[in-house]
Amino acid sequence: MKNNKFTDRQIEIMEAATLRIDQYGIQELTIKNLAADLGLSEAALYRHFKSKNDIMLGLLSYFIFEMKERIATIISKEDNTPTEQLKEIFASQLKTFLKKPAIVSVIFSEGIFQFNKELSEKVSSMMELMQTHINDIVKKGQDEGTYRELIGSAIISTIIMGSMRMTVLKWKLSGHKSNLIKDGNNVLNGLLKMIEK
Amino acid sequence: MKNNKFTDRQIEIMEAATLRIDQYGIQELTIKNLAADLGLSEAALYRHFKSKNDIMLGLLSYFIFEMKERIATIISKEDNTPTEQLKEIFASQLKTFLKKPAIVSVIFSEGIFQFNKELSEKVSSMMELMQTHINDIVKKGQDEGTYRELIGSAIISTIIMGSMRMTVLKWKLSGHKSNLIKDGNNVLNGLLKMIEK
DNA sequence: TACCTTTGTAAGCGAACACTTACTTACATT
DNA sequence: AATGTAAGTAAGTGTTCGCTTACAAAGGTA
Repeated sequence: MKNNKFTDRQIEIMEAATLRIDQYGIQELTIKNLAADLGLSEAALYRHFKSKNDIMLGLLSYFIFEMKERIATIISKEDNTPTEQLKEIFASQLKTFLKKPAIVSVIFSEGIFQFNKELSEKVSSMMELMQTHINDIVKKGQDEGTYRELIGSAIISTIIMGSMRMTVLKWKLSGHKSNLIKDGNNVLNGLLKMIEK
Repeated sequence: MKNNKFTDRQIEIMEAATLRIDQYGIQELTIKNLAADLGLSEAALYRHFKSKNDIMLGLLSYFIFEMKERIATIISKEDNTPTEQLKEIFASQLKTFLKKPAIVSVIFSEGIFQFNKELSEKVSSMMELMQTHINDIVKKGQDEGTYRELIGSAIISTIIMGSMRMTVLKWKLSGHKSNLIKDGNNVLNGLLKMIEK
């Protein structure tokens, strides 16, 4: 299961970064802090990553790699209904967020990364990938006659993505106090009721 | 129309800050840059605001003040249908974003502000205010029998807010190239088709 | 033993940051 | 004319940032 693009030490560093972002926010992710968390010198980090930016890129790559695998597995089960697939995708996403809340901080930081091409493109492409999958599933549901066709699948996907994102944002703003899984299910079920015939 | 909580010079400074955020992103808003934009010394800015944070708080206050006025006007037209009210609220919001895109940068930066209590609470409370209004309108629509009742108004408001937010985010990520008003209308109309009986 | 690679460190680099101090100028009030 | 205040400036302050340099220790390989 290990993504062997990274050494053990690199993964240690990325996980410490993840933890720090989660606990103190992205602005507290400095080389000094990170080194202290790991009990290493600052210079030691530069043995494993060539820049701070590389650490964050690594983080994102790592998560995107995992996400692609998870989604691909779900999509490949072709005998599942669109509704089942949507439910599985979101359950899987939410569970991941719950396990690694730091990822949410990173994903919700497009605003910070807008000046950093590599990072912002990585976040954007991840969002696009997700939306493409959802769009395909919705379209399939419409073609099969399960979902209503009075609204285009692109708009429906935007609505689905936005709703789930808002649910995650609320969870984040609540300091992870709200029940992400329950709220996410409620919203998705609401959406499904709306689009099912 | 002037919000007399602020002096002329303060408004000049806040507008220069808005312009800078809009053009180069929030990370390029430094006292040095801002002073240069205005043709002033850095120290001069501190004659008008006690800190950089205060400048951003001012920005937000100014926008929230305007927003509350706009929304209140729309809400007060009680003979309008819920659908008309929702359409008006969003048209008004999107038009404001279009005119002052910097506000979007600020609102989408909760991630950066999570460590800054004053700023993050201001953004959060603005979101909550918006959602409360939408919830009231949806509930009214349900009570009147215009909207379906198979989903609670709270969940519907989350879906509406999230969908519009996603539309704005896409506009931002496109570099303000996409048609915000058109896309926003499409999404809202889609949502309305879904919830109307 | 001699050498190389890996992985670490202490010390410090230049740049950027928000902010301050001591002083000046313009102008309205008395 | 004397005085007080608002609004400006040049030249810093201390701190933090990401990152580099020069060197050391450990372990494998010839």
